[in-house]
Amino acid sequence: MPELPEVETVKAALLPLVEGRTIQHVRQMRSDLRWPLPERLADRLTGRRCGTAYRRAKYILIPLDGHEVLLIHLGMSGAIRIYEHQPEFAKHDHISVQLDTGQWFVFSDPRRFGHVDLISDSELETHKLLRHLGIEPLSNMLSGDWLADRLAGKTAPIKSALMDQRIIAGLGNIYVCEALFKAGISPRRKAGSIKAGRAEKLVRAIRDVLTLAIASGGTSLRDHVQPGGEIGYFVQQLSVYGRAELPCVSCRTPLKHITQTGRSSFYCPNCQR
DNA sequence: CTTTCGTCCTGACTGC
DNA sequence: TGCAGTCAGGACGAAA
Repeated sequence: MPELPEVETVKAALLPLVEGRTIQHVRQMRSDLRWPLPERLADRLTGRRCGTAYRRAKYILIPLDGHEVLLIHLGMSGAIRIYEHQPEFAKHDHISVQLDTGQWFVFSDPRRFGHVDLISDSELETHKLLRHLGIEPLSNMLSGDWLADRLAGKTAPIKSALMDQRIIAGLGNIYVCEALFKAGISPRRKAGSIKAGRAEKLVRAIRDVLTLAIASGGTSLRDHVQPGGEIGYFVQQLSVYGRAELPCVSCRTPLKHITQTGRSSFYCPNCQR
């Protein structure tokens, strides 16, 4: 589920829930997710007042009083659900948080590739999960020239370069495939061969795909703020992802599926060069 | 330095 | 119906 648009959607749902609220109760069901959870996490969260939640790359960050920040990464299978009252415990629920409104949010993650951490403000720049992150794709920093510059000399395929969170932070497998399709660029092309013109087109495609995905996530969010409902999922008209052998939406050529650096890539061999 | 590969987990699905 | 094998939207850290 969680690439940038999905994380953004989850953050958007969490923000009004937690902003200005005090954490009243925390249930922690295990001591580790991907990595060991912070010592005494539940104790340390209880009684803390939440600030304005925000997103960085695929991380959700909730500032707390006392100069600390709650960091949440959903991994591959993580989800956050919101409840009006204390929910029944469900399998794979790992951390449940009750606010002073009586509402709850629950972090659930079957594969446990996700992570939750409590860090100090001063660690925002230096934390091992945050310090190497590249730029936000929806920020003004991303431009065709900037991207072409960062890709210059790279022999890795453009698909892999766009998956690299140290360059652009927040893209994942689906949206990289979709953006490359929209830009007419083959995932197999060497990253270093993307010069100004193509880079400009690619940047526009990345922005368009993400913006559209966030918008549709936002639209469907309404149905999912109901108690017990799940928030944050992707509703996206996918052009290529998961569509191997199906005809290209543009030229009807059968789409191809290949593996690059261990991940699936889908593309149109005719439209993408 | 860059790039690939193994790894952490569970669950859904496919094919025999 | 059961069971083995494969694959999954992530990303670190070791190795080449």
